[in-house]
Amino acid sequence: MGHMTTESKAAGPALPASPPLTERQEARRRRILHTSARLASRGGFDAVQMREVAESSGVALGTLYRYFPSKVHLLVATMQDQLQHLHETLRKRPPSEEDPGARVAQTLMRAFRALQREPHLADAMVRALTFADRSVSPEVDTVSRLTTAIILDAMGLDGPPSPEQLSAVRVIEHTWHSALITWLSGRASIAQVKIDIETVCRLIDLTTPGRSHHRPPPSA
Amino acid sequence: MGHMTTESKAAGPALPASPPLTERQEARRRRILHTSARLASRGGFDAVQMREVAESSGVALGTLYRYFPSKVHLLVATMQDQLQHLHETLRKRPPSEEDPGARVAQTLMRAFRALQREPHLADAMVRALTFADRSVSPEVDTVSRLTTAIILDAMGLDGPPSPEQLSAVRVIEHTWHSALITWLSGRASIAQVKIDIETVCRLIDLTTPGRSHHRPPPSA
DNA sequence: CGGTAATCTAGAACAAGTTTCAGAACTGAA
DNA sequence: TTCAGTTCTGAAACTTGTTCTAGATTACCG
Repeated sequence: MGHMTTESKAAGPALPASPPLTERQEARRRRILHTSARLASRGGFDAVQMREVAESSGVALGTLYRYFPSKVHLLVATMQDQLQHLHETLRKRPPSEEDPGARVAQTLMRAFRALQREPHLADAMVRALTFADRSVSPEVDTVSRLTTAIILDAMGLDGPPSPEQLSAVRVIEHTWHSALITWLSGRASIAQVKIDIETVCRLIDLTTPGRSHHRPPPSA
Repeated sequence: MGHMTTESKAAGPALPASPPLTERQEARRRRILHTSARLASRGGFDAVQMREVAESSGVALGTLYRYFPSKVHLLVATMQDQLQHLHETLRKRPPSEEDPGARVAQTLMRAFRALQREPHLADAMVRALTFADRSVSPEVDTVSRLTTAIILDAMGLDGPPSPEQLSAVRVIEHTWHSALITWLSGRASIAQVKIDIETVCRLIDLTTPGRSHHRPPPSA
C-alpha cells in the first residue's frame, strides 16, 4: 500500500492533525483515556497495564496500540486531558495575590493540591512524562505548552511577556516538574515543594519592572 | 577513584549498611558498573539489558540482581560512580567567575559539556534517575547530595550556606535535571539549556549579600 | 582437614509491553 | 447491493525485566 495516502497510514487516530475521527472512534478514544485515568488513580504507573486498559475499554489490544503507540504515549495523552480540565478549573478562580510571582506560586500550589487528591494518577502521568523518549516529543511538547499557558495566565500580564519573563517561566516549569518527582518518590515533603515553588517564583518578580519588589533584607 | 572511599557500603549486595565486601565481590561490583556504563554509552537506557550486563560482566543473572535489585538501581549506582569522577574533575579547575551565581553556571555548563560527550550514557542515567520509584530513594538521595556538593563547591562560600541559599541550590538542581531531560529528549537545544541554567543561577546572587548584584535596571 | 552457611551459576519460568497475523466487521463509493 | 479498502478483533508470539530453583563453589570456623 506504499504510496502516500496522507490520511491513514502513518498516523492512526492518535494524531491531532490529519484524520477526522468518526463518532465511534472518538468514543473509543475517550473510553480508553477514561480507563487509563481510572487505573492510574488506583495504582499509579504500574497499575496501568495495556491488556487491562484494552479489555476494560472494550477494545482489542491491537486497537489500543493503534490509538496510542505505547504505554507512555497513552499516559502522556491522559495528562494532556487532565491538564485541560485543570486549566479550566484554575481559570475560574484567578489568583488573589498582587505580584506576578506570588500569583504564579499561588496557582501552582492550587494545582499541586489538586494532584495530591489523586497521587497515584499524578505519579503515572509525571513518570510517563519524564520517561518519554524522542518518539513522544510532540505530545510532551503539547503538555509543556499547556503548562506554560497556565503559568502565563496566572501572571496576569497586560501585554505579551518579555523574553526574560519567558526564561523565568521555563525555569519555573523545570522546577515544577522536578519538585513533583521528588515529592512523588517520597524524597521531599509537601512543605518542601511549597518552598521550592515560592523560591523559584521570585525569578518572575525579578524580571517584572514597575512592581514592588519586596526583596527581603539579606539577614534572616 | 581508589578504594579509599570512606563509604563503600551504600550499595552492597541487598543491604545498605551491613556487609564488608570481599575482594572478589568488590571486583564483581566494579566489573558490573563498568559494563553498565559501557553499554549505556553505546545505546542509552534501552541498550543496558540485564542479561547482557550479566554475561558481559562474567556473572550470573541472579548475582547481578543480588548486587543491584533492579535495572534502575544499577543505573543510579552507575550515575553515582560517574558523578564522583565528575566532581573530582571539576574540583581540579575551579570556576573563574566572581559572583557565586556565575560560578555555579560556569561549573554546570562544564558538567553539561562533559555529558554531551556521552549523550547516550547521560540519557540512561538521567532517565533512570527520574523514573526511580520509592524503592530507590536512598540511592537517588545520594546522587542528589553529590549534586548539591558540586554546586556548593562551585559557589566558593566562605562560611556555611544560609537557608535561602540552600533553597536556591535546590531549585537549581531541579532546573538542572529537568533541563537535561528536555535536552536529551530533543525538545531543547544546547543553547536553551545554557539560558535556563544562567537564568536560574541568578537566584543565587539574589540570596548572597555583600556582592555586586548587577541587577539589570528596570529598563524599557 | 571437615562441615556448614552463604554465595554464585545455569537455566527455566513468569510478567507485562509490544508485535504480528488471519479473519470478521465496518466504511464509503459505484 | 456489491465491492475494495480500511479498521477492529482475538489470539499467539516475541522481548526484556524479574523471580525462582537446584546444584556447584566459596568463605569461614573449629
